[in-house]
Amino acid sequence: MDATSAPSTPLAGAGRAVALEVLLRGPVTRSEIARRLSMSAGSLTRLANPLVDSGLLVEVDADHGQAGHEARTGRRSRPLDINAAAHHFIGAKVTGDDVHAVLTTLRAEVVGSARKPLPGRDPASVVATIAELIGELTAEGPRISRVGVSLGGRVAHHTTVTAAPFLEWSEDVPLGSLLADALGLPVTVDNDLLALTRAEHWFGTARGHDRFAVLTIGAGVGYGLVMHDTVVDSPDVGVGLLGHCPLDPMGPLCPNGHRGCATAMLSRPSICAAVSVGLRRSVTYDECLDLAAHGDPVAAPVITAAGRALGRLLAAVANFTLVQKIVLTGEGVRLAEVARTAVEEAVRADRDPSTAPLELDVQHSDFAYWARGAAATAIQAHVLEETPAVG
Amino acid sequence: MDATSAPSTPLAGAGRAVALEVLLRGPVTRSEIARRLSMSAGSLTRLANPLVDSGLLVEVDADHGQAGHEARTGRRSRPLDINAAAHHFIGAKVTGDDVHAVLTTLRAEVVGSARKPLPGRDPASVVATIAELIGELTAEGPRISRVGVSLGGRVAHHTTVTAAPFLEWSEDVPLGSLLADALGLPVTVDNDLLALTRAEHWFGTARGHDRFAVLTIGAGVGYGLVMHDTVVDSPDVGVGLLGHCPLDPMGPLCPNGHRGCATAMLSRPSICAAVSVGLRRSVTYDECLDLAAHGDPVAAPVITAAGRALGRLLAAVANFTLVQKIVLTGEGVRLAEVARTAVEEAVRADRDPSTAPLELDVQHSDFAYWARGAAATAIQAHVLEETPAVG
DNA sequence: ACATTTACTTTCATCGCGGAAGTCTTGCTT
DNA sequence: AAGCAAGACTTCCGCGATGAAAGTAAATGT
Repeated sequence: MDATSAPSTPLAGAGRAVALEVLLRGPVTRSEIARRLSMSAGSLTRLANPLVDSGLLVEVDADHGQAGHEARTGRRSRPLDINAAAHHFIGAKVTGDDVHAVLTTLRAEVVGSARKPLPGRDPASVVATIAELIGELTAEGPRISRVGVSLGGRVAHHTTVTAAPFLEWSEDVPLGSLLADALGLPVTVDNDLLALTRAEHWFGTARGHDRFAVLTIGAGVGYGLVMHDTVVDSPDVGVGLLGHCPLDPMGPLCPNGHRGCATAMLSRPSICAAVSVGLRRSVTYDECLDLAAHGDPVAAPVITAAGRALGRLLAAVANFTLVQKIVLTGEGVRLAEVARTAVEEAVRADRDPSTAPLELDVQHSDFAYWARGAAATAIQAHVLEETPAVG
Repeated sequence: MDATSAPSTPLAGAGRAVALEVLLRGPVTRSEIARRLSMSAGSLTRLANPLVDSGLLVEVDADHGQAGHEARTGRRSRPLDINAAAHHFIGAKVTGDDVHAVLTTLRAEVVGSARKPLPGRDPASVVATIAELIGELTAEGPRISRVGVSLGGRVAHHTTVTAAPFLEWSEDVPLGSLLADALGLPVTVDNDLLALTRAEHWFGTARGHDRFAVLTIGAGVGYGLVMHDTVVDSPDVGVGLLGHCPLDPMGPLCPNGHRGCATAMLSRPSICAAVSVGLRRSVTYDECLDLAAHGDPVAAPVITAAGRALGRLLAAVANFTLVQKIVLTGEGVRLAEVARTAVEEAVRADRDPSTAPLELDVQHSDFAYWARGAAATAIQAHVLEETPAVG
């Protein structure tokens, strides 16, 4: 079986729907796909078998592990699964100082990762650094189907960076085209939070939910939204919309002068500053959390107030967007664990008691997690073939 | 032309898409529809002409009013429009005291309205009252295609009322089936705010927007959301989600003890109470607004604070949901006009300056407006034919 | 008058779909 | 062990929707 051969047909219409169903809902039998897509069994044979022949899908052994409804008679089904190794993708997350990159399969499983500092913040340095990282990751590796790049800022048409404060780019940069030309590969560029949201949507714990939000806490507060199984994209994404949402009228000021806003209450710098001032010495974020966990008289109230603010923010997200679930992540996510009771209490206080309980999922994040988001954007572009960037 | 004859085919697939396009985007030429639905001109002839023959669509004279791109040569187009009189609908809004009903066309134009007090709050009284109103409205009128009913509370499957505080129904009431049996007509029941949102979506100023919110202020604060051209429906709709959203840490208390929440700041009773207490006499809502407009030292600060709170709420809706537009309506909507500058200032303060300006549309509402929402629900059910209730 | 342009209609080959019947494989019954 | 029922999948075939291309209609400009 030649796993690396791409399907000759560019995966149109119903065939793409079948492939997507398999990619997103794990191994599925043909009959189950037919049921879900409301198609006849005959059509499913016609659509699925070419995909198997092309190497994109593979037949796996019937899943005996799932006991329970195993008391069935009749011929065994041959579930289909994605041949994740059929395609590989690069995801690269660009920050103000460096680039983190991962190599993933079609199912966004990370099979390699690397990091490189940026020699400069100009577009040429970014392009060169990404190219070097890809060189490292694909040294003896497989062919890359598409490259995804994510960064904090605004991106138009998945190609052009129209705002990137961390990189101090003052004018539009056609990063997608620049990279595509340099690499000879199709490239998709996206806002980092949208990319993370896409990854959670297709490959994360929110898989299968058609309405959920992603909230990140770290250097700032980030926010992504999926409604009706579609990521909400708007030119306003990428400008820290929730960053200055007021959460605590008694809270500290943020650099913009908002009292008790999300940034002032939840960002790592703000929390470190508040605790450092009280202790008359400089402390790290993790120290703050550790001190609070042990009942430090300075850190504990800061962290509890932050937890309450987080709960209020989570409740507001749920109240305003009617989502069933929120994925909480980012470098500062440990706050949700240390201040768990405060968070939960605040959510309860701000939610109507007759609403469905809010499902909260805390995801620990590292650099590979963010880079994987960029890879997910590339995977989506590849599968949906909307040609979001220059090939 | 027999306008009342229903199409024999139940409007499936592509034919329905064409009819919807004409219903929602006003008069459109065949070629324009073909472009929008990405279909060939030939298919359009095949699909549209049976609809014209059936009386659902009519050819109208080319719209010479739209100058500007009138310098065109070639054969004149014959735009298609919905024959709004081809079907009629009843919309009924049930409150704790009475029922308001309207008779509308297929385009939700109100052609008759009536009101009747409820003799009691039991289901039988509601059913009987609606039936009487329909009798009045259709005395010499046309056949009704479907009845829409809306009320404050929760409704499951567009049929069963699972919570209705104003009617004091403690257990589930299959209002849809009860009415359908009594009337011999298909019935759709829905939450009043969802119904209003649907009306704005298809027939209101938000037509064509694929993302917007509806906010109502009156006895309480109501909220509806459309994302990706679909009304967001959730079991939690109907439980005044935004009613207790905190807006002003210095504000008064609401009956539930929340300081400065949306209800405390914006509801008509709260505003009347605040002004009445200050003036040592009982004043109506409109009096409050009039006094504030003339600089009354008691009413003006209350109304200004309310305006600021409203602005903050509007900004939060836009920040959390990324909507481009908000329709503001309800019996208390005059607040937005009297306190306009306070509203605008507060919106500006809570929105990132780099976001797109928030489009705000203030809609005056009366009882017919709410009942029209119920009719819109019936129209949608009729056109989409999802059989949401027992026929 | 005649070309030109646009709007719509007609015709026709194609293709994807669903339904019916067939094959394959399993478990259960007798 | 043979027969049977049941489910998963395949094969086959007719229908119907579709788009391409050619044809007709109605307007403008020269």
